[in-house]
Amino acid sequence: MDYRATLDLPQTKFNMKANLSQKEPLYLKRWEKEDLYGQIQKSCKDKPLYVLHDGPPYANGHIHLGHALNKILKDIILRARRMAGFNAPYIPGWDCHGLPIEHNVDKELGAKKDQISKLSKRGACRKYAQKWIKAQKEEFKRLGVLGDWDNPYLTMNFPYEAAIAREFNRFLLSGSVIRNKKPVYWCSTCTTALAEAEVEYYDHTSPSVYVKFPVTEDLADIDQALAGRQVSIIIWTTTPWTLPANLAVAFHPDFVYAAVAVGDEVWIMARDLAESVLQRFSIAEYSIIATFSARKLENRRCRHPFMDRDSLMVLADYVTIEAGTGCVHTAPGHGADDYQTGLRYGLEILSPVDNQGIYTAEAGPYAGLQVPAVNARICEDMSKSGMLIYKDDIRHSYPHCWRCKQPVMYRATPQWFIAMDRSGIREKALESIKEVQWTPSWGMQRIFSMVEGRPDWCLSRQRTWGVPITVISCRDCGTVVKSEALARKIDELFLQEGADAWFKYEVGDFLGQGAVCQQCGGNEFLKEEDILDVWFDSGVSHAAVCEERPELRSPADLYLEGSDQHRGWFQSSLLTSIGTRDRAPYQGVLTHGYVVDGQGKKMSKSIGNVVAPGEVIEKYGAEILRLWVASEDYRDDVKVSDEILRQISDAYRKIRNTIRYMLGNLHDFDPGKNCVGLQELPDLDRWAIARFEELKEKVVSAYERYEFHSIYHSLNYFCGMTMSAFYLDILKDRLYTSGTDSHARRSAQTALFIILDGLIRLMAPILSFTAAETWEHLYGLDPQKAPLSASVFFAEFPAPVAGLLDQEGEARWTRLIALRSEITRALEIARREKIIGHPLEAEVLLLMEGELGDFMTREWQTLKEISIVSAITGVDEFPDVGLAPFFSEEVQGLSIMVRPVDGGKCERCWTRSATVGTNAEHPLICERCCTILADLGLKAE
RNA sequence: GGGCCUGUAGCUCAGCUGGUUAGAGCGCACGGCUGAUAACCGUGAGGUCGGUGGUUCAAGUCCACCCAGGCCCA
Repeated sequence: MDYRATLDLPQTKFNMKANLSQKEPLYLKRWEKEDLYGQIQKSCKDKPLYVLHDGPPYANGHIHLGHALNKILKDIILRARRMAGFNAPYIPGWDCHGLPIEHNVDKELGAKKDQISKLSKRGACRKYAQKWIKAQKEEFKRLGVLGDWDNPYLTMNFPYEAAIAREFNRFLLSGSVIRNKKPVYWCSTCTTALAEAEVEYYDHTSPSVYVKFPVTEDLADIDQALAGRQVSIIIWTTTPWTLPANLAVAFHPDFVYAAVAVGDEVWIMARDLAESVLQRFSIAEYSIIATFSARKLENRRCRHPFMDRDSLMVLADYVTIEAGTGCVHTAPGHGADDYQTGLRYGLEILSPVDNQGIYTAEAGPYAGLQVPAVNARICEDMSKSGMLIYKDDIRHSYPHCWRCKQPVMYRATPQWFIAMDRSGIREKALESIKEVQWTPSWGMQRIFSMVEGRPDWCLSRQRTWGVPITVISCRDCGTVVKSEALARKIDELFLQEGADAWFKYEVGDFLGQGAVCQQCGGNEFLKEEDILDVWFDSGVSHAAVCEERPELRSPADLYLEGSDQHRGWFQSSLLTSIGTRDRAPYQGVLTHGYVVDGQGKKMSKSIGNVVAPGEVIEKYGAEILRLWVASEDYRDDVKVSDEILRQISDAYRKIRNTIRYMLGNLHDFDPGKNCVGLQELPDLDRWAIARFEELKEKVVSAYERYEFHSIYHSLNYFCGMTMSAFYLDILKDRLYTSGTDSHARRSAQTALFIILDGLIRLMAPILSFTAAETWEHLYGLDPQKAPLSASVFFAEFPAPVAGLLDQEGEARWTRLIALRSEITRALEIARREKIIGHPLEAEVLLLMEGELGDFMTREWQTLKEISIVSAITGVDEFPDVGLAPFFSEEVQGLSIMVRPVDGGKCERCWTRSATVGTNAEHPLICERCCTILADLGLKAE
């Protein structure tokens, strides 16, 4: 007789090989076609709302792994929230305006870029952004990220552009928008401002000059040696043309400065530079008559070498000892550092140069001269007046215009700012930061100190592709028109035609006929030409999206981006919300680290360590990428390498095989008919369900705390250890041999069913594709025809079940498992010695002392079952059969001897038993199997 | 150069307020099974906890400095 046919072996069509890269697209296609996202949202519209507001990626280029990490994290959180009973919509967005796009469009346009109109350029930029949104959308969808992809928010959509202008106008009307000068890179050849990204550095020869700034007051209080001396500060500069704009001299707060006597003069410079500087001047005769800290100089005054005014002595920590004299010429209108220093000391932002590089009247004697050609003239004059000590040439790296390749300058021009302290924005922002839940917690400190120390927010950009700064001012007196009516008009036009309207229409179209200036009565007005910083665009998404979309709300529950956004979007969102609504736009902020390579180095094209998401998906599947995201502790930087991905892939296979095996053993199980009540389950099965309960609790709470890597580990351990290596291995005998409809088998299946059903739900937020596939197999759903509403995505996390195993039961199992692990150790030794092969060939003799013996008297049967051996026998002493016993170190008073068991191998259940051969009808099988066959009504043929 | 953060076995992670021989899974090595089979089971070997110095009876855990790496500034 073929006894194999009387067994219930696992059967399943669930493939061992996942074939993810081929199968994922099929699932995605159906989910999209039947609008899985829409269906889910419909089904949960009455549940409590959870809003994760998407930070918009920039619509330029293909997505990289950083994007994938970010979107997958969001997707995992949202899916987990849905399964925890929430309505969790996802509206993805894109950041569309800005320089990089304009830049690339300029490149594509080539020479044409200067001929076309502003509106055509904007049209081309819009098209360019659209192209990349389309590409990125497909790439995001491929990751399995579920959301309203057909209705994303774009910062260039008309309603969004209108919202940007609306929010700007709120700031304007509230009085926190101010106009100030700030230095920017300026090309006087092209007469245009340049962004950082538009300057290129080349070597350039500049004059290198050392200039005296005479000190008029007596410095005797610093050092008596200076009493009555004629003292000068010696500065060094390579841009003499900025001297007319000099307003200060900066010293390093921590350097020691020296007063050097040269002839009858005293020169001040950094002590450590004095020797080399004087050597350069070819001055051999000098003596240091005093040294002192720069702090003693702060806020004193010296005389400008040729302008009729004083310069302030200030401290600045960017002053270097690498070059110059340690005394830095400071012109707040002509340098980034100088500007910051100027702000700190309340200096004027003086920049007496017009847009063609010609000195204005403010430059005094030099008005009308061209910069930087004027350098020679200035040096000549200073030489005559004795203020120039030394002049030389220097070759150094200097910024040049990317278009005309000419050297550029820093020039202060009027810009629009949001004032941080006028209406208490900074203060209120700092207060609200403390109310937000920051994950990890150090995020609070980080953004707090950034907001605390940041300057006013410069909103203006001298570019084309963006939302205009909607300011109209009087041509005659410059007064800014601030009116609700104007704001409404702008809103109206922008809603209909987008921000292009600003460039399309005349001032009169916005102001209406006959408008006059409230200040001077003038009737001619100017439209601002600059556009807004793109951080303002995305910063108002809480207003443009969360408040506008009916399915969302503001403040959002969570913002989730990389840690660079503490300076970026988290801050711009916070400031725009505080400025107009007096509260933060989010209740929680979660940050993740950056994706780095296997060594922890950042990815860069030049190093060649970049891993593209597409390659990973192609090779392993999006599911592996998702599992990778879950496996890493994203609060730190996230490493990726082939080794790591291989590891994730191995872990996936283990999980998949475990699931597959469970499915295989449930092929004939109908939960409606075959379930065994929890109270009737054998102890082992209750133990297994208790372990699953433990997992459930851990996983559900880890989702709540956004600690996905611990879910990954828990899932691995549960599938690999608890299930595969222990429970499932033990269950084989019961599942295969006890008879299809036996209580023993149905019990095991009940446990398997409960566990598998729950396991699929727990892993679904991460392993979405596999969860969907498994669910179909478990419930016999046709992958193409069964309604999506029956899919795992409409299920929730399994509810907690209590009372499976009391404390005593848990303790009992802990002990049994410890004993089993000692037995397997002994079996392994026996296997090495070729005494046995498979554990079922073994009889295990246990010698136990004291209470342990009593425990065994009660539990030997369970121990035999879980050890998967043919016999366990308690003995008082080991028989003398030439075998060495194993003395346990882990379990006190236990020693174990393993010997081949007596009796033949049952052809059916493979257990060795003395009863094999005793039944005449079935001479090849054991008594237990004979009984089962009889129960099944099977007769030997 | 400054601010914030990170550094535990080959890999991914645990190690709470300092306290016995630093844990897990995977990988690896070796062995078994052939009724989860391009599966499954078992055993084992892997760490001077980035480095140095300090506090302490006692430090992976506290302090200082240094090194490496990341983000944001300059």
